[in-house]
Order: sequence, then structure tokens, then C-alpha cells
Amino acid sequence: MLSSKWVYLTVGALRRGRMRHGELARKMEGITPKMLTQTLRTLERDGLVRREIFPVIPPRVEYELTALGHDLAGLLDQIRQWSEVHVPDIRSARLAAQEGTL
Amino acid sequence: MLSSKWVYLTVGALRRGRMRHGELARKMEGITPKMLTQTLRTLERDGLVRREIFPVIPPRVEYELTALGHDLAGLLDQIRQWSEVHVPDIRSARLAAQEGTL
DNA sequence: CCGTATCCCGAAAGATACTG
DNA sequence: CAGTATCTTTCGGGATACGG
Repeated sequence: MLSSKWVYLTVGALRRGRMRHGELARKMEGITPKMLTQTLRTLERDGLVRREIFPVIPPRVEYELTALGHDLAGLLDQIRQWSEVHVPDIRSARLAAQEGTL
Repeated sequence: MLSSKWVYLTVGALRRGRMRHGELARKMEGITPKMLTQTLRTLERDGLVRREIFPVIPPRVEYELTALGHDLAGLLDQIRQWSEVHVPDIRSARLAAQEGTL
């Protein structure tokens, strides 16, 4: 899960509350319908997201985080915080390594 | 970095102290020389690992975590702790999802 | 001992078009 | 609206062999 960019974005979006497929798609620039569905289905299978279908026309499907999903959101937050602190250092190290190569 | 199994294992091993290439290879069952070198080089480039070469024959090369590397080890620890608590729940969810499909 | 150089492969991502 | 189906491509990982 930690290796998928779309998992980060999806969980991040759902954190603010229940949302429809279309809303999610609009919040996540660049995602294709296939990847969105695939990501949501995996999260659902793993018990992180709950999927509710309303049997109406046109279709209406809503997604929300489960308790476990919120726990994951907490971990992703820790990762985000770590990144905000340390990624700049990593960037500098990379640039310095490049300089050495030139 | 969080998407590479070898990063977890390498950082985990180096956490206990400075180590040679061969020692690392022996601690990490299944890793090929190529993957070990590739992992170490990436970690070095990103400022997480320091590489020291002793100009002797036969060659002697030692690796150790930098301060930034120890910071990363801390994050990996948080991920490990989260996993120990929640991965069983995810496993259950997966099994339950399978049952539903049968 | 500490690596490089190649080649190969499968899984995952993306683009595109279509449907109940 | 909320997906599926199909095709293509990319890319990281692994196996193997060789070299200073």
C-alpha cells in the first residue's frame, strides 16, 4: 500500500468524508477510471474502505474509510510529516551527488 | 524507498552498526550482489548511508547509516509497529473477502 | 572481496474505447 | 454515472556470467 501513489491520494481524499466515484476522480488529477476503481477495490478488499451502492438510475456509489482505513491515514500522516522534515535533506544529498559526478 | 523490501532489510541491518558488503549479503538471504549494490548506492546517493573504501587488497568496503539514515530507520520502525498491530486485521479482511467470492 | 555487465521476465501502470 | 475490456508500454527485479 505504501508503494502506491494513488493509495496516498485516495485515502487522503476520503479522510475528509464520504465521497462518490466522480468526486474522487475530480480531486485526483491524472488518474484514469481504471486506476481509481482498481485502487478502491483493493482498499475495500483489505478492509480499509467501505463501498455503498445505491440502486438508482443513474448509478450512485459512495466510498468512505473504515476505522482501519482511518488508522492507515494516521500512518500515512506520519510518513508525510517525516517527508516534510527530511525530504529536503535527501534532495540536497542528491544534488550534491550529482555535482560530484559532473 | 518505502516500496523496496531491500531498503527495509538493509537499513534494518545497518542499524546495529557499520558493516561490510559481505556481511550484509550474508544477513540478507536471497539478495543478489546486483540488488545489494544497487540498494546501497541509492541509499548513499540520498545521504542515508556512508560508504568507506579501504584501499587494500583484497578490497574492504564498509557501510554505515548517516544521521539521516537513522532518522529513516525511525520511520521504518513506525511502519513496522503499525504493521504488527494492523496487518492481522487486513489479513482477516482479505480472507473474508475471499469467502464472499466462493 | 567487491563489485559490473547483460539479458530476461512478469507485474503494474497508462491510454483508449466501450457499456448497463 | 460508474465502471469494464483491451492493448501497449514501462520498469524494477532477478539470474547469470565476468572483472579489477
